[in-house]
Order: sequence, then structure tokens, then C-alpha cells
Amino acid sequence: MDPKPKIPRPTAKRLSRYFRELKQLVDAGRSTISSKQLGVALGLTGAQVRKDLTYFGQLGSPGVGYDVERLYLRLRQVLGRDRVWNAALVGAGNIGRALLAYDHFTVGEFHITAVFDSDERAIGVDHGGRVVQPMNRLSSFVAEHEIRIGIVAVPASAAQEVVDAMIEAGITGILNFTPRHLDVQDGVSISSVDFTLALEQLAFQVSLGLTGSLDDDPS
Amino acid sequence: MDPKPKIPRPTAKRLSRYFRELKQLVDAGRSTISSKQLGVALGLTGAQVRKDLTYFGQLGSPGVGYDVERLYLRLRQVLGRDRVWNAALVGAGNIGRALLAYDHFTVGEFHITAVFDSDERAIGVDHGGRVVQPMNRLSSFVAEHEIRIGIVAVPASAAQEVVDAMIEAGITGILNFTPRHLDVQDGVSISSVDFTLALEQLAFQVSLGLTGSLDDDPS
DNA sequence: TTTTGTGAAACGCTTCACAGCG
DNA sequence: CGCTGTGAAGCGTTTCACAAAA
Repeated sequence: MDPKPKIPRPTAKRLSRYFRELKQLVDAGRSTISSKQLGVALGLTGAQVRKDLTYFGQLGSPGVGYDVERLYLRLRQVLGRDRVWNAALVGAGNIGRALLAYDHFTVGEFHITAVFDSDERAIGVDHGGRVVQPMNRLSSFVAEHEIRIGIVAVPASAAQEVVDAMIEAGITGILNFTPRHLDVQDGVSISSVDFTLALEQLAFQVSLGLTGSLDDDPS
Repeated sequence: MDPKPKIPRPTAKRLSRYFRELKQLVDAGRSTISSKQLGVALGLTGAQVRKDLTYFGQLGSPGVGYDVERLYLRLRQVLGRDRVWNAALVGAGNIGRALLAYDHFTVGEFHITAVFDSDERAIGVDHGGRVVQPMNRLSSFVAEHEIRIGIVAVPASAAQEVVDAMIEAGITGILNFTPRHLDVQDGVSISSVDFTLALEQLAFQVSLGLTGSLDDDPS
């Protein structure tokens, strides 16, 4: 009930994983689950699960556990998965095209509504109904279609410039596929997908003979 | 000089970022850099940079900073970037093909040496000199070509099965592109690239009106 | 002076452990 | 009993702050 519950970062990062697991449980018709059981499925302790979930209210019943559907719906709301998210993609290269081909997401209300590119040769090409537009159309399109998410799939050297244009256009969330640290102003969120970084970290782990993942919470 | 310096996980995750920055500085002909300056470039404090770097020896000079080339070479060695890494890709779908087209990595000694797929229609197709092979060839190929890294770019439902086959074949590092938690035995490293998770976390951040990234260290 | 390397303090997250509820 | 919610303890990481080196 606090106005700003201040969710710890690690908790925020785990939320999507809870949500995925809950989705599966709902689909499987499971009615309740204990923090212990949820923890086992995700490689966490029961205490961790309980702490995380209490940030969103008293959701469980002592002696019983959590109502699967109730928890699912709460997380769906908290994560903003109960709305439609329209995204504008910039960059129609390999990664961009792979995203356009993918498109259908799990509980899917993420939509890549438009594609932009600065390369004239890419412009005009249709990708599943979305025709590649020139960059100078970005701003008006974002405004007209209430786009909130921008996906950056351009060469690293152009990334910051594209991000600046997106923010200028009114986008407040950026999904970054380039291996670059991007500066954003207050009020703009960033999430990065960097497979070269993942590969480099993997090589490091293999060099050291480590087990498991650098991201994982201790198993 | 300790036999096992026990590098903190957060430090390990930052190493590749230092390395990238150093690479750029080397290419730019820069001779020295201070921890403060390195920190600014990566969104870290100077103290953080110094703490991280001391895990690999006394590398800096008071009053001067760090010798760019020396630090670069040390990190290159620590990260295992002074060797060639051969990787086997399983899955010739959208993501797999994007990887095959990408291929050239920064200081590039990562090579996707072979591609495998279980779909007969994909087999035999050439991707930049690498012909897609059937899954039953994986084991012998890995053994013959000293492959240490396996890249999983198959549908989520097939992921664990593919991972098991890779480990069976002797692969010790797995780069996972599926949105699944994969179980691996001791001695096997995993690194995941999950853009649906990144997108979900982004939506959450936007919902909350947060600034910055969940991954970032505080700026 | 500038800047490193580093103990010590501060911080944040996880785990513990248990009161209380069903 | 089983299980949640939670204050408090424990632990790992970051930040501070300064002696020492260039």
C-alpha cells in the first residue's frame, strides 16, 4: 500500500520468471502452489519467493500457499502484461528481420508495429505487412500510434543517434540489441540484449572451468 | 598471487565491458587511462574500476593511471580472448541464420564452425561455407574439431534435449538463445540470451516509470 | 599534484528463524 | 500440522577515504 514500494532490482529481474512459471501452472490447471515449490521450479529458496511476492501485497494463505490464478493475474498486472505494447523497430538488418519473423510472443501483447531504416535499399521492403520506412518518419509515426517501445537493431556506431531520435520522438522504453552502453535521460528505461557479451562471458567461464551461469542466483 | 582469487560475480560480468573499452582505446592509440576515466565510459565509479582490476594484479601506476596496452593484454588473457574458440550451432532457424550471417566478432576469434538441425528440409543448405548437418553428426564433429562451445538456437521445447546431446558430445560451454532454464551438470558453463525476457523486463520498467537499466550498476 | 591500492564503513540483498494463521 | 509474512542476522558488493607512489 506504500506509494513507492521500492522494489529491489534483483526482485524486479525475477518477476518475469515467476510470471512464466505461473502461466504454465495456470495452463496446467494447478490451483495452488507453495513458495517452496515455486522456488524449486526456478532455482530459488522459499524465503526468497515469499519476500519477492510480498512487495505486491499479501497474496498467500498460511498452511495453503498461493492461489495460482490470483498470483498470475496480479503479476500480469504488475508487469504490464495486461496491456498491448506497440513497438517501433529501427534497423532491418539480420537481427531486425529475425525479430520481424519471430513476432508472436508468449502471452503475446507485444507488437512490432513499424520498421525504420536509414538505408535506402531497405526502404519499401515488406516484412509480414510492415513496410520499412525512412528514419524521418519515425517521429510522426510514434506520435500517431502511441508507440512506447523502441527496438534498436542497427550497427553499434549508429546506436546512440537512433536512441536520441527515439527519445526525441517520445519513446520511453528502449530494447537495445547493440553492444554499446547507451546514455538515456531521466524517465527512459533501457533493456539490452547483447549476444557478443554473452559469448565473451561464456568463454571466460569456460576458461575458468566454472559451472553454471553468471546470471543465476546460487543454485 | 592467491591460487584462487575468487572473482566476485559482478566483477566477472564487467570484465568483458572493460575489455571492449580497452580495445577501442588501443585502436585509438591512447597510452594511459585513469580509473576515473574508464569508469565514466562505462557508467562506473573509479573505485569500482580499481577494485575490479586489482583481482588481476597491480596493473596501474599512482599518479599516472593504467597503461592501456598492458591492461588490454592482461584482460585478453584473463578472458581467454587470446585463443580461438570454435563453436557448433544447433538450429538453422531465424536466430541461427542471423548468427551465421553475423559471425565476425570484434577481436574475432569466435568461429561458428558447423551447423546442425533436426529438420530434414534445413539439412544440406549452405550458409557462408557451412552446410547444415543432421543431428547425429554432432558428436563426432565435436570430437574431431575440438569444439568447446555449443550454441542453442532451437525451439524452447527441444532445448534441454539439444543441451544434453551437446554435453554428451563433450561441449563444456553453452550459449542459450531459448527462453528456458536449462539444467547442466558440473563443469559445464551456460550463458543465456533471452530477448523475450529483456522485453518483458522493459515493459515492467516502463510501467513503473523507472529510469535506466535493471542490469546497470547505478550511474 | 594526480592517481593507485586498500582497509573499513556503508549498503543492499538473501537467508534465517519464528510468530501467527488456517 | 503446514505455510505465510517478516524482523533480524548474515553476507557479499560497493563506496568511502586516505596512505603511499609517481
